[in-house]
Amino acid sequence: MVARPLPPGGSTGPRRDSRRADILAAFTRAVAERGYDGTNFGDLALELGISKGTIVHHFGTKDRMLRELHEGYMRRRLAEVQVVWARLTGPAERLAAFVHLGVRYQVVDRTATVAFQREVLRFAAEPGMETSQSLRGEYRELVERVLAEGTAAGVFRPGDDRLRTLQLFGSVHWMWTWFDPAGPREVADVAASFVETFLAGVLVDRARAATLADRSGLVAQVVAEAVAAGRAEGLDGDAGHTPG
Amino acid sequence: MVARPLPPGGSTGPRRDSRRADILAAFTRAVAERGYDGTNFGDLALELGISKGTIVHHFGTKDRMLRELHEGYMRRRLAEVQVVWARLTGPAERLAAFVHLGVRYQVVDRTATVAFQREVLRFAAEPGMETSQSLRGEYRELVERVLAEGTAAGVFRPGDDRLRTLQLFGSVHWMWTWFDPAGPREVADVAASFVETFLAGVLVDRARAATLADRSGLVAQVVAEAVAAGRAEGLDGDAGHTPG
DNA sequence: GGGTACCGACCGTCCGTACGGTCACGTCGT
DNA sequence: ACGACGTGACCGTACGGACGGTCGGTACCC
Repeated sequence: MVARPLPPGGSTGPRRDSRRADILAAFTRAVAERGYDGTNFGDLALELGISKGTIVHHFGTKDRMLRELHEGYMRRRLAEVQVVWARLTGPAERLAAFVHLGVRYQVVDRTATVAFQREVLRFAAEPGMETSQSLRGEYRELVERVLAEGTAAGVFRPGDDRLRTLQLFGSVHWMWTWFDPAGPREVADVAASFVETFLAGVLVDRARAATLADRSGLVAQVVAEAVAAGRAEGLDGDAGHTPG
Repeated sequence: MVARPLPPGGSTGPRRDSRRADILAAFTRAVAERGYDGTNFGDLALELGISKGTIVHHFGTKDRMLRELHEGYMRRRLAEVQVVWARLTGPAERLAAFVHLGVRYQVVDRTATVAFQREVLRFAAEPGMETSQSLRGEYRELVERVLAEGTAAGVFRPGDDRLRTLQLFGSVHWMWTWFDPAGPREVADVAASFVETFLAGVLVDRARAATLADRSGLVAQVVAEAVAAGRAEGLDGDAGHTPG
C-alpha cells in the first residue's frame, strides 16, 4: 500500500481518480488493529504517503469516517442476506445461515468486521448515526423474524426471540477477541460447532442440527457462495490481524 | 463522592486513611462509561475533589490502574466460583451456574464488569498483564473442564469444549452493549433464556434444561447467594450505566 | 475559470506524567 | 516526656508531545 504513480485515464470513479477508497481502507485496517482512539490522521497519511490535509479533504472529520465505515459494512451484510434468502427458504436453514455468516465474517471482509465490532457503540447515541443504527436494527429484526416464523411453523421450540438473537450475536461478535485466522482452527470448524450447539438448543427436531452444521452441507455452501459473490463485487480481502 | 473531612483515628487500613479505593472506583466508573481512552486524570481528580498528582501518587500510571482493575475483577469472579462449586457438584448444574453467573455480572459489580469487558484486550499482550491474563485463562479452563467432565459422564453431547466455552462467553460478554439494568428486562429473565437455549443444546437429556434455567430453582438460588456473599464482602453496588 | 485532488505549515487544546514541596503522623532515641 | 526523623498522603504547576482540525495555496482537468 505505497503511493501510486497515478495511473492514466480509464478511471472508474465519478471524477478523476482519487485515493479516497485507499484512505477508508487504511482507516479500517487501523481501527481494526488499534481501535478508533488509537487511530490518527498522521499515521494514516504517513502510511499512504499522502498529506493529513488530504484525508480531511475527503472525509472532513474522524467520526464521519467511522460513520461511513459503519454504514458500508452493514449494507454489505444486508446485501449478503438477500442472496442467501433467495436460495434458502426454511426457517431452520435461514437461522443456521445466520450463524454460518456471522462466523465467516471473521475471515471475509475481516478488517472491516473487526473494526466494526470493536466500535459498534462508538457515537451510537450521537446524531448522524441514525442510519447506521437502523441498519443494525434491520439485521437484528431479520433474525428475530426467522425465529418467530420457525416457532410458528413448529420447527423451533418456543422462546424469547429477541434474547435468542442477542445470544447468537454475542457469540459471533465476541470472536474478534479470540479468533486468529492464521491459527489452527478454521472458520468452518467454528461455524459447525456454533451451529450445532445453538440449533440443537432451538430446534424441536434436534437431529437436524448436524445436517445444518455440516461444513460441506447445503447451508454452508450457499453461505460461502453469497459471501464470495460480495467479495467479487470489489470488497477487500485484506491480510490478517492477530488479537492478543 | 465529595471530599471527606478526614474522619478521626480508628483506621482499619495499614496506615492512615486514604482515598485510594475511591480513586479506583471512580476510575472504574469512568472506564465503564467512556472507555479507557475516554478516561483522563483531570476529570477524575475534579470529580473526587483531589489533585491529579494524588492519583499519580497512588497508582503511578494509567495502565497500572487498569491492570489493578482487571486483576481485582477476575479474583472476585474466581472467588465466586469457589462458593458455587461447594454447593453444586454435577456438571450440568455447574455449567448452568456459569451462565447464570455471567448474566448476573451485568447487575452485581456492574461498573467493574462493563469496564472490564470493554477493555479486556487492552494491553493484553503487553508485559505486566500476565497475571490478569492467566486469571482469565483459569476461569476459562474451569468451564472447559466442566464440559469435559459432563461429556465423560454422558450427560453432555460430545463437542468441542473450547469452542462451546467461547460461544458461551461471547453471549454474556456482549451483554454490556445492549443490556440496560434500568430497562424492562430483568437479568433473571435473560439468564433463564440463555441457560434454556444453551443447555438444551449441550445436554443429552434436554428436558433438564428447563429446571436448570428456572429463575427460582436451585442453581439460580445458589448463584444469587454466592454473588450476594461477594457483595457483602465490601464490593461496590454502584449506580447504573446505560449503553446506547 | 471553476471545481477537484492534494499539499504542508500551523494552531489550540488536551493529557499523561514529572517534580518539588507541605503537612500530619508515627517512631524511637534519649 | 520530647524533639529529631522518616514516611506517606496530597497539592500545584509545568512540560512536552500528540492529535484533530484549519487554511492558504498549487496543479491539473473539464
